[in-house]
Amino acid sequence: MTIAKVIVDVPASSINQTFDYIIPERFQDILQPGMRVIVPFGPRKIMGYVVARVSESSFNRLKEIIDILDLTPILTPELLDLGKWLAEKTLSLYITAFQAMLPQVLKANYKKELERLTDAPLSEKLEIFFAGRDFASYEELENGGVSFYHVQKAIQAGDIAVHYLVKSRVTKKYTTFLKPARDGHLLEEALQDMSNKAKKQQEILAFFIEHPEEIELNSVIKQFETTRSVINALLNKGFLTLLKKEVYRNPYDDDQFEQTNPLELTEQQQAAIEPVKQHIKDNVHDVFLLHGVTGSGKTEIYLQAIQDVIDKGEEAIVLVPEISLTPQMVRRFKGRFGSNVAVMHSALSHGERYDEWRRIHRKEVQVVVGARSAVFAPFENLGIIIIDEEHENSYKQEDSPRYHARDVAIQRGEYHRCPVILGSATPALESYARAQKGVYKLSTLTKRTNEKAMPEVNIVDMRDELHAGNRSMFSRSLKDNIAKRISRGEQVVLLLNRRGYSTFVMCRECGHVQECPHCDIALTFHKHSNQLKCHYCAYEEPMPMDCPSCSSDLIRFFGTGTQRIEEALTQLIPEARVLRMDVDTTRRKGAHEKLLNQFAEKQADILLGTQMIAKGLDFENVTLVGVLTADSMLNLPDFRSSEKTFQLLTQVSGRAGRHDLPGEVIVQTYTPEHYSIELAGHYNFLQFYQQEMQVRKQFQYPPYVYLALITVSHQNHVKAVQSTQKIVKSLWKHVQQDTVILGPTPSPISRIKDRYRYQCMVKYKQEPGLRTLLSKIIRQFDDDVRKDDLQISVDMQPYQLM
DNA sequence: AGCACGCCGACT
DNA sequence: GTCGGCGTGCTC
Repeated sequence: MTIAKVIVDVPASSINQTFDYIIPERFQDILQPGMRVIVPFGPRKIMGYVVARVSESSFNRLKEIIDILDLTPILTPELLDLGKWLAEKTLSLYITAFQAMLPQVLKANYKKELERLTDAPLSEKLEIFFAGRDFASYEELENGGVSFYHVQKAIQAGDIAVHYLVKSRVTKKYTTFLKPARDGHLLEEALQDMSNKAKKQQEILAFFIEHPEEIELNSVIKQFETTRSVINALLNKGFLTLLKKEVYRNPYDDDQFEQTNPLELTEQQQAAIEPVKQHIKDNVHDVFLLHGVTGSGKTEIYLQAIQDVIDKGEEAIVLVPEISLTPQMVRRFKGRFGSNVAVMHSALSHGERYDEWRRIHRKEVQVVVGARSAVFAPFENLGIIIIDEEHENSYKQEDSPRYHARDVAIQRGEYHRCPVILGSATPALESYARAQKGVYKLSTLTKRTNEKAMPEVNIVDMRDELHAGNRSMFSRSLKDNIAKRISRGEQVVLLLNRRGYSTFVMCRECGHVQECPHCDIALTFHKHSNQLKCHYCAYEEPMPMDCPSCSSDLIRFFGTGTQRIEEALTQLIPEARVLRMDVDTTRRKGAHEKLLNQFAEKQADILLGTQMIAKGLDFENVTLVGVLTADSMLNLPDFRSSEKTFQLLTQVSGRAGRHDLPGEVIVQTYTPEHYSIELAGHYNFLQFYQQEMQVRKQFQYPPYVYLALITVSHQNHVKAVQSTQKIVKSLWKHVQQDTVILGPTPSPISRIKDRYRYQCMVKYKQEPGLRTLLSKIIRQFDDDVRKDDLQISVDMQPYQLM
């Protein structure tokens, strides 16, 4: 076993295979599959993942591994297999799959360096460039005015050499600790001899005689209300010493979470958890779909199931949509399991995320709560995987590898023979259909734990408002109700469903809409900077004073942003204190939590926000939830638009009246008769499911068929169409009779960053060879991809059809 | 992807 | 002869 099979860090389809390397003698005993290594690759050095050790290679001129980057494997055998599976399943590269399973900081950084090898004079420019140094970084060449040709010559002459460096991005955090420098009895003596004036020094020394262990310097200073000078005195006298120790960045102060105990389960909860507990006990895999209305106590079921897993000495993964959005969720898990929980989500810094990952890797925790990528947590004895709000779109990764966390979770659940729980008040249609077929086990929680009824939903037809002469964003009923609640000291949540809406700029005179010159999409108006920005590229321009097309000064922005609603709201109800929550106000780290805390402390009457306020928030004083534009999503070119509308409305309704005060929901819409709105108003999931399934059947959409979406882009319009056409034709030749291929059609956003985008959709029921076929077809475009900058992407489970 | 190598054409 | 711009093929 002296040869290693390595997946190298080169994201190109022609390199998507293992490369063999000799394991040098000095690494024989330490190198294991799953470790990162540095290997020579052509003239350079690059990082790679060892996937296996073998004793023979069909290749006869093997190079040696240069170095090992990890002390222990960072990918377990299971994760190595999972990466392979993932890449093949999603038609992505092995290296991309592996990188997606690990924290960012484990990716390699490449640098080039020039070394001067001779004392003999170099060319004039190179002398200036080196300026007496022996080493210089390669990037400096650009500004140094040295031509690459000169460098080349000098290299060939042996005067200078290029070094390829593989650098780690890992940064570790160190903290200074204090500890006694001598034995206890020596310190005792020193204490006796110490001047009586040095009170602080005495105190501290006495403390260390009692507690001879290492303590953080800062905490000593704080505890004794002293300064560094006192410590320095003790250091100089040689009684204490400093040492630097690596510490984890802990994004959460574990002491701040109040310990909670298991709650008594209701009969329904008991019935739901029983089979799960049995599966945990017997090591049996199954997928449980836990369909429970808001407030039915799904989280308590998760917590108690996890307790069983912990007691058994196994580990648990809990996925939540975007955890920064649900600090309350973190609190519940940390409250129950304390520091046995690692938290992984996008709001953490790279360093924090790496530290949390290492706590998992070193088995210092048994539970991880995190967003999508936490499904790859390097546990080796998984006892359960839970996906909360399983219908959420954020479980689907929208760039390569385009995977759905649900599929990965099930794959891992099968491997570990452990249950997977999918929980939701509004399950994805696909999931519910599988539960109906018996593929998943269905548990239903119909009752709320507090026995309270769901808040009443009133649907307001905004067309009536228009007829009555009310042209504002607020119906009379919503306005009156807000005022009423505020006067009673209660709070209101307002949701602006902005998807599909944006603040674009249009000329009232000629109808001209200002668009991005590089993308086929209207620019969005940003008030604070008075700029028009493109959401798909970096383009921005100042808001024009008059219409670029007809020079009229009647150019205005249209659409409704939260800022405008806020203004309208303060005009309408001047006494209302409004808290606005959107991408603009939550961009800063921790801003999200701060806003929610302000609202919880009743520093505001109204919380106004986009989708992000719909999830998992729980404020006892909120008695009214208003949805300003319920139907704004319905007209999007997306077969899931009804489902998404239903889910959003149901979810946001659950925010009202969760405690003692009865709640009410007001939904404003122009299409009150649409079944997704009407049925959400009655909390009737089952009927929605049945009705939507009929629609899906009629138009042949999932779950009746599977989809694959191929997107082709190129600077040249014709090239993009023709390439897509070729793909479509090749597909036709080989697919089953009942498979449908749509396209080429322009993507919903037909141009991004000056590239034209065309797509082709495959709808199929049974197509076992589709992945192989697709990769074969794409390989035929390898030349165009490399030389002509053609881009082809395949999504085997498209969620966003853009 | 990134790099070397080799061919070609322009410039002094 | 000197220098820079591509196109091509290879990477264990």
